[in-house]
Amino acid sequence: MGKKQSGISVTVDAIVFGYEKNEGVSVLLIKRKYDPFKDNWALPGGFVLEDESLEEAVKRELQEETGIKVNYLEQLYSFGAPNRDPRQRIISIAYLALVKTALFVELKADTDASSVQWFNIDNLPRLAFDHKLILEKAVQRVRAKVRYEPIGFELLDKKFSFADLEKLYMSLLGRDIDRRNFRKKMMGLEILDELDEWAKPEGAGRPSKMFRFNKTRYEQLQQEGILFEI
Amino acid sequence: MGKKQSGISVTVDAIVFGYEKNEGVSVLLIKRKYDPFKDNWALPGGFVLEDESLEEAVKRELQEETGIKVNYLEQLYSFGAPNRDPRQRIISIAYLALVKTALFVELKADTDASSVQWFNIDNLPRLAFDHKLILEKAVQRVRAKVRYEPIGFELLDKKFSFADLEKLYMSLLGRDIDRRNFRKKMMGLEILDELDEWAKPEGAGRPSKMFRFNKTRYEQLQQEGILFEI
DNA sequence: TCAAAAGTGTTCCTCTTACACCCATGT
DNA sequence: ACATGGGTGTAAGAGGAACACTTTTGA
Repeated sequence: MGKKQSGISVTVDAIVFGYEKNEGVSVLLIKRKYDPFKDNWALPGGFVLEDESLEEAVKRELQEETGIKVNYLEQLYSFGAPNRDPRQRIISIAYLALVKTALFVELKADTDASSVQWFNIDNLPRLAFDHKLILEKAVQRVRAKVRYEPIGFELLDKKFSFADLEKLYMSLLGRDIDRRNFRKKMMGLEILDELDEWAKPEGAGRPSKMFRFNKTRYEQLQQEGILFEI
Repeated sequence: MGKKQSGISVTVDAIVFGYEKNEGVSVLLIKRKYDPFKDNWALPGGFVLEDESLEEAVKRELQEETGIKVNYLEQLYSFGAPNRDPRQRIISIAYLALVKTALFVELKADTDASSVQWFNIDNLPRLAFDHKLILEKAVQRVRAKVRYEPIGFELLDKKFSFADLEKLYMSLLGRDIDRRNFRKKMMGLEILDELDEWAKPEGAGRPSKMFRFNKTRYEQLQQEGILFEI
């Protein structure tokens, strides 16, 4: 059976999402240094080493190619169509990652990447391989999941205003949200700590109170069978 | 990079669920003919060939090992912990399959399997490798998904009574369902065709009307943004 | 004092839940 | 006639959606 599949290799790819108030949701892409698809944009990723787990492989590749460290990582889907890579049979396990304060992360290009850049998910370049398909699946997943799991907080700073949270949800869900209803629902979940701190005013307007996501509390509630849902 | 991961192989595993009125939900397992885990029960599956897609690999292995053909197949998750197989690094992509009328499928053992058998998911044997973990994930997925996608019908005969459907849902969700509310909700979705046919009576009791799942109608409604939810 | 953004309550309506009796058949 | 399972309606409560004014600050 070694013979039957000697040519199959395994890679991991990462779809890293970030969020900025005035930018919306962006994804991290690298420009390929080598053929195939030289100079095209692609998802960061690479071969899995023999003694590392899949998650370790994703983190290592992200570190090598972009210098980024993520705190939320979730397996998305595996892609294995026979001709998805023109060189050889490659099966890729895609991971979805979320990072805080996207645009302030220091990006470094390296190894297989000649540059690294954030792209707004509504304004993507042409992508190498089947990465468009993978990215679409990732966007779907985030949009669906943000409604029933508190992953939105992984995209915001530790401290955030209610307006920030609301804008993030509007950006992800692609529709307007009623401020009052949203606040009611979110506060009703009792997973936000209200801080004794106000946002620094930018221009006019009443300063907003800052909040923090209470993960411990969320896990408690989850165990009691109380559902997060927006 | 060929060197780095020359030892990694790719397999697919299938979690095949079936349902019988008096049995509940069962999963299809095979008894391993060879070491490691000789004579232990395991999920059917095997190596992916170089020129077949992952789905094709699952279908082929199921055919070879159990003689079964499935009509619903969905990728579940990929398992790749470095030591999940004692022989070598193996990454396995698990697929969830549903079949109709579980106990009437003719099972044949073959290739790597000395026997094939259905096991009720509440009464499982010890499993080889990390297959217990995989199976748990599959059960989770089915239980969650049955609530927001009409996959339950894949486990029933084409024609079924409302009582059958209700029992299936109770079995999957693990709790009682109010007959009247359930019927109201399900009928409200307008995805069931009421047939001019009654179940053959078994013993006493009023015969039940038969229904059929209207997949076309479901897909229409889905496109109109109408959600299935139980 | 005006413009800009934050904060707050109430009403209506829909959907969910709880609940009990009649109907058709076999024995 | 009775036992067994199938089929149906209603009322109360909870949760979601729609909606507008007041407060605090900077300019």
